[in-house]
Amino acid sequence: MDISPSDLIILRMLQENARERLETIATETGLSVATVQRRIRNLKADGAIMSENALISPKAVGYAMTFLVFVELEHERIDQIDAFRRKAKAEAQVQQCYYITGEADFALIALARDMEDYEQLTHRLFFQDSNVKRFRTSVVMDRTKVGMNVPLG
Amino acid sequence: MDISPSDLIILRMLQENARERLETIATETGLSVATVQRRIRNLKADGAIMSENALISPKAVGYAMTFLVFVELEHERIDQIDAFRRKAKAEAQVQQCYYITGEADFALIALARDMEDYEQLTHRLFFQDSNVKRFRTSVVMDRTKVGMNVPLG
DNA sequence: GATGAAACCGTTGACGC
DNA sequence: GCGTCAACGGTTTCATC
Repeated sequence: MDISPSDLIILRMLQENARERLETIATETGLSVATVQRRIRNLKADGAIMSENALISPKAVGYAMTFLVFVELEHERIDQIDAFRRKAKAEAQVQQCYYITGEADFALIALARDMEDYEQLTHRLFFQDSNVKRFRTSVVMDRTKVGMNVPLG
Repeated sequence: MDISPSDLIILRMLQENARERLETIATETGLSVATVQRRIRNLKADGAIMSENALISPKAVGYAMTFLVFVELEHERIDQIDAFRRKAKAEAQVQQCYYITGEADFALIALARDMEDYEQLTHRLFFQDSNVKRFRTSVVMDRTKVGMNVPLG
């Protein structure tokens, strides 16, 4: 998969705004509208553009709190790791799940309506799971930077 | 700002796919296409829909590595915290920045092309900054769950 | 395989109810 | 609040190079 300089411009513009007009992109890249469209189709087919999503404000729908949680498993065995991975993935309130090196095995970004809601989440994810040795919670006071943006050009 | 059950359906569908057809949403919600369109406009105006973005594969553009970094500042003073916040925000390779409670002050999700690239980032962000007392890096082995999805109904 | 033109489909905004 | 319609942008197809 090779990405040309004009592809980078296309990706940058669509990352910023998925509804960017093709004509604007064409002007910016010096390509024709038809070519821009084909490039976008190819970038999607190649998996460079994975999806196009609306970014929803958690607060607007009642998720006022964000947590960063570190999880240590009892045994670092593939089956245990996979089992926890699946569980975290299935939980809607777990926004992101990272399998990491270092003291902890996993880091999670989780959303909750309030503290009680978070406590219930910890019961589902950690207390009811004998694989989980311990977990530590950091409350997120401010999400200074959000999104999944990738540096492009 | 009140969110009706049909608004939740709209948000859920657009979060999944920003290009979901209005007609499909109308069928799913039992609303007319025109109403769906108005709801979406209102949800954007209210800030419930913050933006629509293409999700780019970091690997496709050469960012093969992800890091989770904890940063401790020398003094937990507002001006120092704000200064670091701004710096992290301005750095394209910092995908997310969280101001958190607990041992560390900040947690960052950062992208790098390779280890050398990451090392350079640490120089820009941490070593050149006398505000930064220390930082710890976890390498992300697997991004099990990505995105900024919010639980919706 | 890449390009441009044209027909088709979906979205947007204005108008009227 | 609701639907209708015209204008606009996006998508597909096709002819051409």
